[in-house]
This record gives sequence, structure tokens and C-alpha cells, in this order.
Amino acid sequence: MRISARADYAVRAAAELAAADHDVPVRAEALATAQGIPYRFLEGILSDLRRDGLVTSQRGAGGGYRLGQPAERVTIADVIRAVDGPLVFVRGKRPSDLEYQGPAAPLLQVWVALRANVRTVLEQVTLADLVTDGLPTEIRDLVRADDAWANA
Amino acid sequence: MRISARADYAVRAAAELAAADHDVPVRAEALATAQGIPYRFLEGILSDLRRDGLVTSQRGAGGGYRLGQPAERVTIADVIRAVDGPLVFVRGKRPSDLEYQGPAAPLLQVWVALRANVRTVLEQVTLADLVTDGLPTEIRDLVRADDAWANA
DNA sequence: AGAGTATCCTATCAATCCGATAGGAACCAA
DNA sequence: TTGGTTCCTATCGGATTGATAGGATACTCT
Repeated sequence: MRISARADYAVRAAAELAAADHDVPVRAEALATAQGIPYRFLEGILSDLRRDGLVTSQRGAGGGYRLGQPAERVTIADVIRAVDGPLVFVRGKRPSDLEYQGPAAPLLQVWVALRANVRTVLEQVTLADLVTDGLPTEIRDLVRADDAWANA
Repeated sequence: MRISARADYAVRAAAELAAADHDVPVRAEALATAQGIPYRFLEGILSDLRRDGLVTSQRGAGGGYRLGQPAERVTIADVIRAVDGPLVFVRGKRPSDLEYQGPAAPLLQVWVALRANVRTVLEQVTLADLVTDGLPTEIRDLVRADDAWANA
């Protein structure tokens, strides 16, 4: 269960765009230096985000990138799906495409439940939540529970 | 967020062992054919499980593998960690080792919340739950919620 | 028109991981 | 001693990952 560098970079770049003034485009290099992301690598990521309409771009002098939708309506799941495809997949397949035999049969439901729980986090947090540091209370509760777990 | 083939195979083999009579060892090849797993590949996986004490092995004629602990006490998270390491990591690092700048700062909490929610699923389901098809009600609720989502 | 700027496209690259395979050594039971 | 089975090490092709490079395309401003 790993979050790829692409996904991590994409969310951070999107957060940077959400925090910027929407009237002026931000250059890819400005995003790269602000978040410590390799410039050329980020270009490919922004291309993915543009394909899904999450950002818009403008070429030429004074050009750059802007958020394509209101920050309140873009979730982290949207960003990750744009660069990495489906949120959760098992052995390269979607859970619904799997078949299990014998005592492993109920495992399919476990993967489905896992995906559901992943979605409750990633589809609930928006870019606006990030830039205003206003995460939903459900998320904050999960973080607190985890801290308690780590110190036990 | 992908579940590797190693993890999937490991859980299925462990489930097969949990379903078997604990008195007689099961050969790796029997596990492989029962679950459709490449035999040689499975051997390496079983070696990982043995290192963590999840299975015990016996060489020679009449040998094979047995569960190293009661099926009620082995969670899916235990199995996955044995073959893949930490459950959730971002860009190859644990969330606690990450540092985010500017508007991306709250992202760290999102990853922590995500990990917490992953744990609630994978640390709750045991091998015994799988073989008896007796998943916890919390898991069943998540599956139902996901079905509703898929049909919407 | 032209100069400058920035995205955009394609190609490449090394490293790593992944899934899978092979040979043979170690070990065990009968 | 014989046959069965785990166990160790090494290798392999292919895909993915993270990153880099060159140059084509498009836009703005002078």
C-alpha cells in the first residue's frame, strides 16, 4: 500500500495552485521550487492533471497553470486518480475483477472494505481543506486515534 | 494504492493453511495448486512468513507448512507486513519521516488518517474470520456501503 | 515581425521492483 | 540409502518508477 511519488507531488502542486491567486497563472518551475519537486518530472504530472481538467494551462510569456475547478470541489482522490488511475487495486486488477477459491473467498470483501475506507479519507478532503488547514473533523479524529496508537 | 501480488498470494496461502488440519503439514505445491499461485514464487513468500513466525516448516518426506500461531490471532495486516513491510508508505518513506512546505503541510495528516483507516480494516480481520466466512460486522457494513456507491 | 517565454511532446535513461524460474544444497522419514 | 521436500542463492525479462533532455508549439509583448 504505497502512495507513489507522482501522487504525492501531484497533490502538493495542486495545493500550491489552490493557494495561489487564481487570476495569475503559476509557472511550473515556480511550483517545482516551492515544493521541491524536479521540474521536468512535474511537467508530466501537470499534463495528467490538465487531461482530467483539474488544471488549465496557458503557454507563452506570462503563462503557467491555474486550477481548473474550485478548490472546494477537487478532492485528493481526484488528483491521485488523474496521475495513478484507480485508488485501490490488487495485483493490477480492480477488486471486482478478482476471483478467489476456497477459504480465500471472503478475501474479496476485505479488499472492497479496504477500498471503501480509503475513499472515506481521500474523497472527503479537498484542496480547499488543505490550504486553509481546515481538515474535516472525521479526519482529525483519525489522526488523534493514530497518535494514541503510536504512543501505546 | 496497490496491493502487491506477494501480499495477495501470502494471505491466500495463509488462509489455506488456516483451513487445513493443523496436525499434518501442507506441502507448498499443494498450496500453490489450491490457490493458483506459481509454486516457486510461493516458496519465497512462505520463507517470509516463516521469518516472522506466521508459519512453521518441516523438511523431508511428509513435511510441509503449518500455521505458526492460532488463526484467531493472525491478522491480514500481520501477513502483509511480513511480505511487504509497512502497510502504508508515501514515496518510499513512512508518513512520520515526511516534511511538507506551505499549503501542502496538512497533507501529512491526511496520510496518517489514511493509514489509520487502512489499519482498522486489515488489523481487524483474522485468518479465522476468512475461513469461517465470519467477517466482523464493521467490515460487512463497509462492503454494503460500497455496493450502494457502485450502483449509484 | 520578431524576440522572449513557457508549455507541450517525445524520447531516453538508470534504478528498482515485480513476478517468475532454475539448480542444487540441506534436511527428514522410512 | 532412497526419495521427498524445504531451503538458499542466483538469475531473468519485463514493467514501473523517478528523472532528464531536446526541441516543437504557442502565446505575449514590444
